[in-house]
Amino acid sequence: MNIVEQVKERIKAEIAQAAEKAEIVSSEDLPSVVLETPKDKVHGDFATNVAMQLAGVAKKAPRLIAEDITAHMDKSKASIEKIEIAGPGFINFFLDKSYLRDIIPSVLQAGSDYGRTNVGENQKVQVEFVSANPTGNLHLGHARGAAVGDSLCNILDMAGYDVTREYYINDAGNQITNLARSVEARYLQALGHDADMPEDGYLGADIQQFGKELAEEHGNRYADASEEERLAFFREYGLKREMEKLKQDLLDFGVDFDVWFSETSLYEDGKVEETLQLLEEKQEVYQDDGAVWFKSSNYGDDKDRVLVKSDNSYTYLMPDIAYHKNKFERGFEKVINIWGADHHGYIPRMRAAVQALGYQKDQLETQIIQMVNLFENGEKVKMSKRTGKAVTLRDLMEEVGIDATRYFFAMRSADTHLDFDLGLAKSQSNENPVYYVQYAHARLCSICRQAEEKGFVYDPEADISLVATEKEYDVLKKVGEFPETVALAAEKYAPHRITNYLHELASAFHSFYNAERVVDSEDEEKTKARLKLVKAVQTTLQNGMKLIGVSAPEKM
RNA sequence: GCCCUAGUAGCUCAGUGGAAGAGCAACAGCCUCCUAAGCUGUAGGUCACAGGUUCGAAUCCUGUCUAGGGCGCCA
Repeated sequence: MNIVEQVKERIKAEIAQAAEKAEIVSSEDLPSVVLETPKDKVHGDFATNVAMQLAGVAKKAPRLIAEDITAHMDKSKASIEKIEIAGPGFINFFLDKSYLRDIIPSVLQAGSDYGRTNVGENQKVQVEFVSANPTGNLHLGHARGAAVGDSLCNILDMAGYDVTREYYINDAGNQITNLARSVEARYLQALGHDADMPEDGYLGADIQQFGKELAEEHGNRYADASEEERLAFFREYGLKREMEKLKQDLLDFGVDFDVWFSETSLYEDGKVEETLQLLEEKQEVYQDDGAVWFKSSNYGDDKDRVLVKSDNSYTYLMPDIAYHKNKFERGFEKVINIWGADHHGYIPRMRAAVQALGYQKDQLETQIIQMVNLFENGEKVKMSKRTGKAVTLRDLMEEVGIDATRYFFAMRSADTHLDFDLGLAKSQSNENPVYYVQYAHARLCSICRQAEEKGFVYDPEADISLVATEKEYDVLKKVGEFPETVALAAEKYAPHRITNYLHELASAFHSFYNAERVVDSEDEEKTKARLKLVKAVQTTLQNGMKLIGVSAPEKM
């Protein structure tokens, strides 16, 4: 437990025993005391609403209850300096803030592990995200999914979960045949033949390029081959090239998957057949109209779903159920899917499938990444992956920058629609909030450089009791909130809580920086003490920025 | 038609039972001083609308309106 939590626990315990002593309620009737941090400093360091909660039980006005409680509290036990009763019955606590100094050594000792907790209890969690079809470039929506998914994984890891990042490769469906035919057409065109693109072909520039390269390398070799040989070749080639590109784009974006899981492998290993058999044994399916249906409506879905079509081929759902079964068989206790908004209607049937297989409903969590609308010059731009008219992840990295892009996507809660104005992102990149946070870090580094130049040597033994101003305490309090912020972000699957936090921490530091000097040749002891504070802030910022995949520059 | 998500400051968005917030834009100040990509202050809100539950609702419930998405033996 960190210092802030310890202090909060002490205050809570004091409140609980004061409520009992004042004979307001018996201990078993006492609701769990909530201690929150008021947004406004005039409401103290911590506040509780316990008096209002007790109003019903005690049949007394909240403010009177608050007075009773505070009269029976032993202030000396919990660093309390002053207590005020305010508003409808809030009890506000003003603390002797010197306890905050203890945060400094705890951060410095933990270093890159500061913020780590064990709320996840080492639970095995699998997060599947991006999983874009390998038929073209990753676009804006995938970029959002990648940024959110990767940040979430980092956060879960720091909160004590055992995380595996996984990408599901849809390499078995019609779209791959379509890809093969598209590559074929581009190849033939590059050779000067008269070849039409398939009706639902992929019109991206990447595939044109493949065609060109193939023509240069192989000439008419595949134009003359049998259709069967030709398609098999283009299928494999297209898939290989698309996957290479995809992996590289994601790696450059800072996203490194642990597992690349092939849909085809499910068929090859007989997993699809096996899963269907299991569902049959469990009597979760039935025959109708020549098709095999899954009784998903038994588990809350609107209607039943086809698994095997009347032409004997599988629907997309079938291998996907097999895939989820496989996930649990690999020992994951919790499976998190991060899907695009266009798949949200799919959630009830997948949840039904997981239950039909005999797993618990809450072992599957699906997070929806809402649509990203692209705006340029104030006008909405229609995007289509099929026609290749889309802003790609690569475009974003080159034009907007990796740090700004990742921060931008991480800072919004994933389940809200997002307007992305490309012109704004590019032209106003200096005003992007990411620079505010990065600038704070660069300033911290600058202070350290200045200190070194002036002959100060970092002293781990420096006396931090000299850290005692209001601004310093504000910064320290923020630093102290980091571990619980990470834990909360993990619990809520909410990476944007981290960017919010980083902005607040940077703000507290900028404010301190403008008010007071760190490096002061006139006061060696104070400088040394403040350098420890600086180091603690730097460590916290770095750890937080790492969570969302943003770099911490030493100079800007 | 049914389902999902959203509607909070001029704009982009946090907050999801407890005292209305941030960034940008606007306005007024702050660099002989560790990076002004910064700081300080001002202004800006019947939290879409109408009911309900509650001591207390932006937050929970019901209904309505608006925007986007989903409802296939496609993936």
